Amino acid sequence: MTVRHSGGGQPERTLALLWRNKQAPNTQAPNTQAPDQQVPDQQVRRRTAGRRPSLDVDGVVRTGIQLADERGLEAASMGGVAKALGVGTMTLYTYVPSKEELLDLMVDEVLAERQLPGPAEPRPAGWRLQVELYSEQTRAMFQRHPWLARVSTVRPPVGPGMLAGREYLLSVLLPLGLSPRDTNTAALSITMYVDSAAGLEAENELVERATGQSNEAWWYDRNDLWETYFDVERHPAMTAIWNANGYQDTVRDAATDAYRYGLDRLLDGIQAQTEVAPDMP
Amino acid sequence: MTVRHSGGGQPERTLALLWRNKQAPNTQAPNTQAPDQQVPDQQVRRRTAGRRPSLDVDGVVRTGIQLADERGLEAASMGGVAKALGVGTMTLYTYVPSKEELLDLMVDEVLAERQLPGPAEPRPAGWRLQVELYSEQTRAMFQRHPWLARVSTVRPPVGPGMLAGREYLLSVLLPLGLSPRDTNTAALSITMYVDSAAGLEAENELVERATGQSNEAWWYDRNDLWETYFDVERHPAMTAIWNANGYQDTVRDAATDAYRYGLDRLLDGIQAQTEVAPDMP
DNA sequence: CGCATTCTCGTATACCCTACGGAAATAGCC
DNA sequence: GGCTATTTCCGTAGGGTATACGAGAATGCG
Repeated sequence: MTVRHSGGGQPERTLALLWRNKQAPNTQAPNTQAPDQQVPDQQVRRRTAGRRPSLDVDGVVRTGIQLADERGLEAASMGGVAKALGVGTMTLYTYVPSKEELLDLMVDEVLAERQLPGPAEPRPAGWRLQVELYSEQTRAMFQRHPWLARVSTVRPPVGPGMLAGREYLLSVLLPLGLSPRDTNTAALSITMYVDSAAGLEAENELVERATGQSNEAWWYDRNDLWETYFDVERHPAMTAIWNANGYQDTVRDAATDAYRYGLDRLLDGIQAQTEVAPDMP
Repeated sequence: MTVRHSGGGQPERTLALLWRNKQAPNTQAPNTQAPDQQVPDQQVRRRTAGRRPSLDVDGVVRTGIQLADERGLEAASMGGVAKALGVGTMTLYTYVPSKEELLDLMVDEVLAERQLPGPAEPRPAGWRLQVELYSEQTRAMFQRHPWLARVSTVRPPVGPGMLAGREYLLSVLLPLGLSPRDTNTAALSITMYVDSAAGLEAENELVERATGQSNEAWWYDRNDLWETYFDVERHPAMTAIWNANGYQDTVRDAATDAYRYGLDRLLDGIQAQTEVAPDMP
């Protein structure tokens, strides 16, 4: 499932774009006297001479997201975004180094949409509910932007959105008293589970939308499988579950159930590693 | 990231291809007298008149897999496979209805490579070891064929390989005594976890291969993140883990640890739902 | 006004999949 | 030995993708 990867091109430029309007204080504090020279060539461009830009990065990124939301990731091609903005394709390259970077920007933007409390902000009581919050926000994000499921998560955009998610989850698990190493590992396994389960749900949506065919209709079309090819002798467990009515009615129900069940069991397992009661911080 | 999906085209033809040489007995048994008429037009083609084929489906599928293994999924294009076989691109369409179907065939072929014991065959003692076997076989499969990580798993190819995997996992969980519904749900959550964790490892490999850059080098290139953009105040938990040396040395180590840790915790959680001891069948 | 600077974008290249339709090869029959 | 039905082979053409290159247009300052 998936697409190209964060450019080896110019990491500094990519970082500057990802953090474009949310500079950390430590860069601003040291030399507020000379604001022009601080990030010399990429962040705050000298507005002296030259043709005025007709777009800005935020607009390009938002258009990409909107197009992908409405008509799929393929619609968010360079040509597609340019047409939606009423400019020539090559004009986009003034604002964004390449397709890859645009995608990174789109991803970090929607990652940042999740409403996760920061360090000193109020949050639900109990670490499990706090993980649930992460899970729900992430699921909602995937539902709003199902194309995310098609974007690889290794080498993610290292922007504010991704960092906020990682920070939140670590801050939730830190009080559990696991070793630092285990805390990090547990956080990774939760992210992995939540992201891929939510991604699967999104992908279902995506495929139904793209093919115009419900999952149920798809299975119905494959009825021959059971009538012609399926061998009961070779598949006794499947047959037993089938006969005991163990299969959900719809693929979506099955996926949702598996999501909740698996997350609950994963958290059960993590909890058993700690001495903390489930409703303690 | 990911790719297209199982064709709404002709499900019967796709099924016949997926099951091409492993027909279930119930189709053969009823009318062995008239072997020609049995699957009239697709499976065993009448070899009467007409030009002799220069290829066969297995060869096409194996070439696709080999190309994808060696040079990435993009190399397994219709043109690429045809060139590797020394025929014109359009010739492939005699053997395979479309790119989608070829991919389905490739996927089911490698799914079937996993060595998972069938119904009456010997297997490890204890359900956790049996799940481990599934996990290890699946991981090895992803390592042999990292391109799998780029193929969507919703609407999978309903061939012998996929069914064998589902059957095995269900047969492992069935003796735990969960409700049929929960047994199925637990199996789905395990598949989901294992597939996506193994997929992530594979994708790491894939990206390192495609970019020629190790993950460590990639992070090194982004050192500016920490020096220029990262705000310690906003990210106390990350900072704490960092200071406590909680981050693994390499991205790969972190992924592998998270894989094992998460799977163990998930199985802990499932086990707690049952009354069966871990080393009982 | 001149001119450095910056943004705009047409063209060209090199891929991808596949609909179409004609050419080539084969088996059986007369 | 041809004739014909059948099957395989595959060139071409059309519609998509990203982006390197370089010419042209707009702007602000001296």
